[in-house]
Amino acid sequence: MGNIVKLEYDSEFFNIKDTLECGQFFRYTPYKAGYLVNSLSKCCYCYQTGNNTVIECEEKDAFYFENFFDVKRDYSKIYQGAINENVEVLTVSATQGKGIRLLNQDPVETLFCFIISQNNNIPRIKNSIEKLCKSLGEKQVNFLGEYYAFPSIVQIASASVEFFKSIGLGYRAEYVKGVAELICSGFDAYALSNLSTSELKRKLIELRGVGPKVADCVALFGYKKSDSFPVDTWIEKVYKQDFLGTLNDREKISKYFTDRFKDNSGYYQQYLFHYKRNTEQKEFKKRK
DNA sequence: CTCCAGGGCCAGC
DNA sequence: GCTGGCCATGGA
Repeated sequence: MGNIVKLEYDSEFFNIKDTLECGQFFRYTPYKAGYLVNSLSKCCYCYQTGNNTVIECEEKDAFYFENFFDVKRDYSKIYQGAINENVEVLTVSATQGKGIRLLNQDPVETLFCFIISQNNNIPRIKNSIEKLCKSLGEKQVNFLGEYYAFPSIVQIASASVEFFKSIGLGYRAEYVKGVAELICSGFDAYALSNLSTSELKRKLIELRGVGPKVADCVALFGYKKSDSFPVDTWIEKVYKQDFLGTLNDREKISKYFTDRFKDNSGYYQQYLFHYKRNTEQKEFKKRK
């Protein structure tokens, strides 16, 4: 095992809890005072202490996680841009979600995770992905202990539809199997990063099981296309309740936001999603 | 029991 | 091009 490094950042624009729990990512588990974070075959330990956010990982993975957590980007500008829009719900969302960062995730891992996400809830999605890794991925060991890598495309493609159903994927099982086989037979998902956002989404939607919303998520979270604005049930609520929008077609709602927020769309979307989902769940708990 | 979750596919207009 | 029904699953 290699040396262990401790990377420290000011937590004002890097809150580890909000960054992990804002729905862009599923492979994290509570650990000690923070979280274990898995991406591809790597694992790190993240926690907050005082005004600092700390990442502990093996030295050879330091560059990977610095990029993963997007540490080079100045989020104060994004935050200020959101405030300057002068929209009340966006101001409140950005203020509460000031520490959210967009993670730089692997495109293929993101693709499978968000195919699984459709018409599903976050706890179930997390659970299914964890089972996928534990049963198909390679076992890894580092200073944090044993864990499992995200399975390779060959490992996914060689599993059966029945297996995917057995880990709770339901009707999404056939989508996962089909996309895995397609990638195995030559569909180069990594080559798509050179495309424009709209061309990328068009290509992704050709995959069976990928519609406009999943394509938006994969474009944003996997291909860093920040001029994407995924519209799910929570964002639709924000649109109707807080932006007083009247459109019903989610693709049109998405276009409404990207026309308005341009290259900051994806960042603002995360502020809004996180805010809406959190406040509704708090309201629900209060009633109990 | 019904309704819902980071929706997509398909048939029928 | 648009709409409604259907698709598994588990928690509330």
